[in-house]
Amino acid sequence: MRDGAPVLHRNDPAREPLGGHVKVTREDWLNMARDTLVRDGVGQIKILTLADRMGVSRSSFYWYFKNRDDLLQALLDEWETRNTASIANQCALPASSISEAVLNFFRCFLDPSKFDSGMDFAVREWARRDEALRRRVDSADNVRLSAVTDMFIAQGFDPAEADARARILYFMQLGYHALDVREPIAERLARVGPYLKGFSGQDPDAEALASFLRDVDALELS
Amino acid sequence: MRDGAPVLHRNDPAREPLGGHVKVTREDWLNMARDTLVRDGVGQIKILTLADRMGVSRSSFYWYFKNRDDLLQALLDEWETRNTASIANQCALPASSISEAVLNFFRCFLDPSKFDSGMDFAVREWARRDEALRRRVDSADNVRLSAVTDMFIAQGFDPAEADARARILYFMQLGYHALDVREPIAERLARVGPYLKGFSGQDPDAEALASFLRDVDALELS
DNA sequence: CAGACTATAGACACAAGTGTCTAGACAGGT
DNA sequence: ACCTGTCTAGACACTTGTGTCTATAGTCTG
Repeated sequence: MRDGAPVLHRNDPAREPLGGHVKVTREDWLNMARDTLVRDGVGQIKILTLADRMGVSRSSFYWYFKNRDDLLQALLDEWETRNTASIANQCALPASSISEAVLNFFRCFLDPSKFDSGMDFAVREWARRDEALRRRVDSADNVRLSAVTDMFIAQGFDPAEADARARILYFMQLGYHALDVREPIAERLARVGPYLKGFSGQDPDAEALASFLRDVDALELS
Repeated sequence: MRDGAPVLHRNDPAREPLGGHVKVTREDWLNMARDTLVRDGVGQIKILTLADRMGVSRSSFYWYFKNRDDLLQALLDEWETRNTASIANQCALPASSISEAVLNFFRCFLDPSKFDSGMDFAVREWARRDEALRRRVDSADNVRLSAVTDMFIAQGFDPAEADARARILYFMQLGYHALDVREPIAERLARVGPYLKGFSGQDPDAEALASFLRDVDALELS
């Protein structure tokens, strides 16, 4: 999705063509704004700039949105109903070993359609300057941590250990994205085994690991 | 330090009084800017705003700095020579167990004079939009990760395991700060034992843990 | 084909920010 | 007492952004 310019409604031939006098849709404004949010932060979401990039006048914006804040709220609502659900789903998948469970968790972060880390961190950055949003982010984190903790408990860990291991796993994973770590794929994959041992305290389940690596290969090809 | 308004030169009685016609110093501008950077991000460092907050005219700024960018570079130079060194130092301290070593690492993040996490993340956020800065941040991370890896190696871990455990520890710790996790002190301290086990794969060294908790208590009182 | 309705353009007023230039206030040395 | 160098204030020109208002171009409907 975010591999270049954001997709405008009028640029997508799969969509019904824009009828009448219409140049852009409300969705186009949202796409453009989301893109800017991730790349440059909330502060850089300027109606003027978005309009220029779409080749349309600023006035058009005020047809679809009440004002700038109205647009920002729309972006947040979208975020809130997305990333968290994916993590909870992946953690709830059946798994025959803790390795397989942790790898299911990892799969979230491999697939941009499941978890959009750019968006997640853009929202967190925004939340640093907005106390109300901050509370929404906190509650999302709590939901996610509970899901990960339950995943460890389902694999037979006692609650106190599950709690600590869930936090290590979740914070490490998000720390990784927060720092925007860029390492070669091969290097990264070589670490999966040792990570599994670190996270679970047990030797990795070779079969689950092999299956995971196959999935990664498949994703690389696409 | 950053527990309220930043200290202006003229507000600090320990400093020699400002002679002549002088109202603020270059250092005052830097303090005010650093404070804004941490609280609101680079984008919010406005000469106009800083001047207003100090009760001085904008023109004064151009006496001390060539332009806005000159100020920003000064802030970065300061950051670069600070946070990283502390982590390296703490990791190099002698330790009689892996627990003690990991706890030494933790001590960095307890003491704002050793590691200023607000500044660290403000700089990272900035780096997301500045490729040159991004490279400076990456190399800082590499230096820090090496220090943590060496710490595990010094405690007898083999290099591959040390590498994975160092990354889990470092990314988890920074993820924790990146997410700006706020949990009650008691709750947090109760997790130190389980964390130690998770990070090291060994039961925690009770004596080292007790000593760590005493240090925390002492810090709380001050 | 005359409205009506929708979406856009362009002009206006306003606010907040940068950087430059000129004048002047203040202490210190001579 | 008078320059001199240092720092600050205020005015000016420019840029970029918001939000509002009016006009108008295009479609669709009766």
